[in-house]
Amino acid sequence: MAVKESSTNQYNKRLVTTQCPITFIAYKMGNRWKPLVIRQLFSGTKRYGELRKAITAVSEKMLIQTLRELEADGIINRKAMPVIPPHVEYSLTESGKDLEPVISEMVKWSLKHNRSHESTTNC
Amino acid sequence: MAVKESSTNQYNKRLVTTQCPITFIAYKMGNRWKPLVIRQLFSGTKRYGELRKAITAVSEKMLIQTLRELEADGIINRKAMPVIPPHVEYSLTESGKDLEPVISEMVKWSLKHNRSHESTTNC
DNA sequence: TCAAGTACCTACCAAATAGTATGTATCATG
DNA sequence: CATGATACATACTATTTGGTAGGTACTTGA
Repeated sequence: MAVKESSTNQYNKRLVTTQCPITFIAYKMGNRWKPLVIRQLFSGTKRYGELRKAITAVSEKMLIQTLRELEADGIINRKAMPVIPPHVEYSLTESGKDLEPVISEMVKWSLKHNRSHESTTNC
Repeated sequence: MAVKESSTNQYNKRLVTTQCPITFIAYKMGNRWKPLVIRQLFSGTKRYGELRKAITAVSEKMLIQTLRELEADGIINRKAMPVIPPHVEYSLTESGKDLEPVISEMVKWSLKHNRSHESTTNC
């Protein structure tokens, strides 16, 4: 929050994400918690609380932040049921589902090049 | 540089990279300049100076840092010829070349989901 | 002796990202 | 009236990442 649009940092970020398709997608799904959330949603719609429980190490602030960014980027849908207590469901959009082949190749590479992942295919 | 190993930040970083294959590879090739460098090397061995000229926006510090990290991760090879003036060649390792299908899928996704990349397939 | 070419390195500062702690809203239930 | 459940929000701090500016080494050639 509170990004300084005029910084060289932001300028370069815009440059690489607009000119390089690899960097473009990398910035959309490649930070700390996004892959974990996406992975969870591949197995279907999940409630906020379910995501929290599934991804034990994430803090509420980071989870919400991650969800907001994924939503803004059109990768996930947020569906709030106006009931008490609140009920919110997250699911992948078409763009999100389209990540499947990308992720599949990423997992393949990791399994091939890192032994510790041989046993744990899930996040 | 000067990472604080005991921080929650580092702990979580280790956690996600060791437990999630997506995050594992994302951290290896998904920061600002790595994709640009990798892309350059897909078209063959390049000298340090050539990379600098090809990736105009990168500073020498960031380019070197990026190259060092890619080398440490076994994605690129560094071959120094002990001549004056110095001559150093960078090329992809087998692991690096194995990134090709991953990157291919990433580019596909980006082209599908972002119009501005339709014209510029290169970085 | 001074500049040029090549591939770096280092100190320092700016900016962004991640984490901690605490607070909010609403209604049902005891 | 206090507590619990659910899904957040906000302020603040810690940590990391990125950028700027300048310097190094070695040899050739003017």
